[in-house]
Amino acid sequence: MEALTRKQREIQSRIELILQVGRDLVARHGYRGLTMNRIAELTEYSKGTIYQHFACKEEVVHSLVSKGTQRLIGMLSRTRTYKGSCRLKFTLASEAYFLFWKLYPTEISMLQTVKSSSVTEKVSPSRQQEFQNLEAKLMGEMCSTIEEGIQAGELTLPEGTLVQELAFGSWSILHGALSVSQGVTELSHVGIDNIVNSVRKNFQIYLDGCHWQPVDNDYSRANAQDIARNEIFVDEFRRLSVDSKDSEIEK
Amino acid sequence: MEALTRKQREIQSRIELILQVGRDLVARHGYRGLTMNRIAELTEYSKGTIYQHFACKEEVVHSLVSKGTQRLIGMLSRTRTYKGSCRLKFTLASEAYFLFWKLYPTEISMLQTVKSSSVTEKVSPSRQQEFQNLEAKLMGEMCSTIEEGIQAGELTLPEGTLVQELAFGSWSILHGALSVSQGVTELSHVGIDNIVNSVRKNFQIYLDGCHWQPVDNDYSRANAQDIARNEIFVDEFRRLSVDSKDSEIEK
DNA sequence: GTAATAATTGACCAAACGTCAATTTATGAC
DNA sequence: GTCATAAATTGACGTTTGGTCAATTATTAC
Repeated sequence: MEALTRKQREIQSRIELILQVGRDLVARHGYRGLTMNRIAELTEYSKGTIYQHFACKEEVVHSLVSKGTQRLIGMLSRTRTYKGSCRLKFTLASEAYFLFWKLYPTEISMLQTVKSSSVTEKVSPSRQQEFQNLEAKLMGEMCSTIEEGIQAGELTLPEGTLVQELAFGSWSILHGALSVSQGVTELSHVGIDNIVNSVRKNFQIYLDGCHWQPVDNDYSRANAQDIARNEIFVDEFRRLSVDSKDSEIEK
Repeated sequence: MEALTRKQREIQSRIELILQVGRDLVARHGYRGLTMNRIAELTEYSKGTIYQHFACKEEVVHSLVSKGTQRLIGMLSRTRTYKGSCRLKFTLASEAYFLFWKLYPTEISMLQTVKSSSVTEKVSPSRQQEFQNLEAKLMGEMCSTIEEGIQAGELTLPEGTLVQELAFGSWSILHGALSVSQGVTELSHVGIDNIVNSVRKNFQIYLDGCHWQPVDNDYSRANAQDIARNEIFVDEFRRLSVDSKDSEIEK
């Protein structure tokens, strides 16, 4: 592998710029506010040049979602090195999800969008493949912790069940909330005020159903939140409080 | 309430026709194949008339998804009258989901679409409210069976947890698969061949985690499938096998 | 039968998509 | 440095779809 030429680096940073601008547009004006024309204007490149890199706006959001997923995977993998029971580690992984959800609502909303056929019908198969690989990697992170838990004797795999299936179950519970709430709105219409807390409980119920030791209690859940906040995701939590201060100032 | 005039009935059946044609278009040509122009052509009404009933194509899919959800609710409620343990009833509800999924893949894919911001940003609040009410009703069906189970002493609500939250957990597991698979494609990239069976297992794991008696085993799961097939959803299963025969003939 | 009201139509404009011939810029051989 | 070749960039242009509305047609009430 040679080092990148100046030109190649230029192109790379231009792609970053396009994505940056695209993300901004979605965050400010919603998905419908994202158009190739506007990206061209704001990046100060011509439409043709934008199309050189992305065949359509769907490819732009898709790319943004991939980036977001990579970041989530990074957060997840940081939970794996924590010293403690594997169940605690896995619970920390769920906390990573909740944090990501709060920190990147735009990404969450784009994730929904990317899964809809209006997007999948347009994005190139290779890009979709790339995203599927990321999802597989994410699932792989979860599988690793589950397997470690099995090794440690904290749980046993039910007869005829794969590790992947347990990861999939956990994943489903974590994503259910996103699906119902579209990342922003309330769940009040089904009688639930605090979504994250509900998901937290449901996640533990599922682990209990796996007979994953030690079983859940209020303390262990609060403990996991503390560890996430004070040890693993210190920076992220700082950003979170800074952001909410910002939005207070805006008002 | 007066009976409907001829005109009103005419309008009603026209709306049905529009939805019918819209559904067909999505089923045949995907979401991108659905345009107001084409609906106008195929229904043999002018564009203006179509716009009289639906402000945009997003409203059309939204309406279709509402109809689908109503049908699903109908299927769910039919499981409630079955004589047997409440856990079995609830399991039958999950079977209703699986069946719906197989019978109406188009609706499932549209459900994903409707949840994406490309749609939510355009559909009128009142229509969205209507759909939220349906989701609440669906959740209500699940809540009823859970409550019945609690009454019957099959499970107890964990301290500080609402019935709605358990319904939400179950719902999440059932919808997780839809979210990852977009209703059509395979889950093989995460190492799972038979999605429905995985969800089936995960659903039972969750119920086990609720300590819902009697606990799961292979027999009870197979039993629930039999009951669904041979007693509750006889007609639906017939349609299912007819459909698959059709598609064999096509090939 | 007629006046008032409602429904229907399709021509029309705007917005965004996506293309491509022409032009500019970069590369490399000498 | 120069020139030929290749690559990148541009924005005008054609197309599609969305959405509107004045004019026309049908319906209703009296």
